[in-house]
Amino acid sequence: MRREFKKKSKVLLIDDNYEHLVGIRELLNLEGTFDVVGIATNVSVGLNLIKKYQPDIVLLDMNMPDKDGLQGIIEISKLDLGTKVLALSGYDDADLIFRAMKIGAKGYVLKTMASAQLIYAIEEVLNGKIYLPLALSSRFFEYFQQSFREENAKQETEEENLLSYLTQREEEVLELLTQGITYKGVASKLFISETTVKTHVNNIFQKLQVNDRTQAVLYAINNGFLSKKIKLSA
Amino acid sequence: MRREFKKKSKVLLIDDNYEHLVGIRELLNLEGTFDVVGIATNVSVGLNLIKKYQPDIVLLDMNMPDKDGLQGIIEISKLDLGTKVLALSGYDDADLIFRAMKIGAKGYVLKTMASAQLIYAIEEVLNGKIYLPLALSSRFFEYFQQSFREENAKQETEEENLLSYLTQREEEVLELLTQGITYKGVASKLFISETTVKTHVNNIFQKLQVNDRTQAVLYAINNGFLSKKIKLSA
DNA sequence: AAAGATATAGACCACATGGTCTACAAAATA
DNA sequence: TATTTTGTAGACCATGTGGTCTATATCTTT
Repeated sequence: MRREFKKKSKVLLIDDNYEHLVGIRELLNLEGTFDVVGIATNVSVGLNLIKKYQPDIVLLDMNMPDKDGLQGIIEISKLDLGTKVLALSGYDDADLIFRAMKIGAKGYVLKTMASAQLIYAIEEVLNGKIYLPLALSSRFFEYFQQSFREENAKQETEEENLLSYLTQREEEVLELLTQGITYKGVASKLFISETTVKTHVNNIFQKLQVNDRTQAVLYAINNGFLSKKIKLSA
Repeated sequence: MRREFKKKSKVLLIDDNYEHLVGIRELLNLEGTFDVVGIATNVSVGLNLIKKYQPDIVLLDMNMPDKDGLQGIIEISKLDLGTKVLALSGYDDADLIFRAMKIGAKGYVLKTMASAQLIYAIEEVLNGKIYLPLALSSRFFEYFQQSFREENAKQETEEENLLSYLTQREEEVLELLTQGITYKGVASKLFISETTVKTHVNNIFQKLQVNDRTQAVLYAINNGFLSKKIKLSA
């Protein structure tokens, strides 16, 4: 794509392994389309270099001693310079990949991967895309689905325990309670008397085995009472 | 991998477009390693066929009129037969991809993709992997990161608005309130008089601009009062 | 030293909330 | 048809909750 006419992209490297650091710099220099504007063996120094040189992309090692890589991503994004972060790691740890992507890494590449793949990843990220190699995205999704499975399993068991005993009307009342509405308010919203509301509320307490509205609301929230509706959209 | 000695994998197709349905069946039959045990043009019929033939994998169209694809995935997994679901769709809608993967689809393939890619996706899923083409995983991650960015932005602004005005002691009191503890209980936990608790609570109400404990608790929960601690781990 | 913020706490009052008991009509179920 | 469940509602009472005002001791900040 006529890259010869384009300005070289500024790259910054952060890795506590100096050998590796120099190796990548050589690789990128040989490639010719990148300008390695700085290298650092820890996050603190790296942050200063980023402020100074404003690179387009930072290759950030995830497995470093003191300030770890995740914290690094957060601090880089806090600088608010639009710097893209490509995470580098020696391990395909699902949790680490998940958390890195969650806090905004534009990609995640293993150090063991072929250099061509690294170059490709950098280019994709520079073009505004998010790049996660198939092997890693696969890991990511296993972890991702696992976390939801657990969440659902938990909710389903507890849901069947207590919330499912509520009648429709009681659910309506509880829903209004979870909005912080007073008995009088509930009564007028449902066109019933305040006494009736109290009766329902008392029955709800019995069924949920709680003593007051606050506990009932907390129970409802913690056991997916509301999330039924929001669940799929978020 | 010596597939000629292996039993053919049982595949079931669900798509409201009959032409497409037959097309895929032909494709898979030609391939020779698959056994298309059934086809259906809607989810209800599909579910019955799944119960009867117990396929290894179901190719499920996401864009169907009545019961939509997402609901289909949920119901298939409820059968608890270990059936894998590969989602098919005409559009690379980020929200749909996200939701499908969230509820447990093992993959998502566009109808416009080359048939070789479909075959590959099926094989990967049959081998227990999750397969999302690069183009779609890219879409997924944009959406994924976007949702967290919004969540963080929302929390940070509102947090600074009201919750940050609370003093330390007030935060302690509020935290106990979010556990559904009564004033008397809070008093004894903090070794102060009930009156003092009331004073704190009243100040909290003022600062959070709410009228009662339930609303205060709801405000606290919705504005990341508790999530500060759990944030990065989940 | 003075001013402000914070944590403490009492008094008084109005009203909301929760507990218990009874009662009745409609609907669902046995 | 008889029984149970559900939704409705009244009465009565105890206690929890919230509003307002005042007051004091610390601790910070100016």
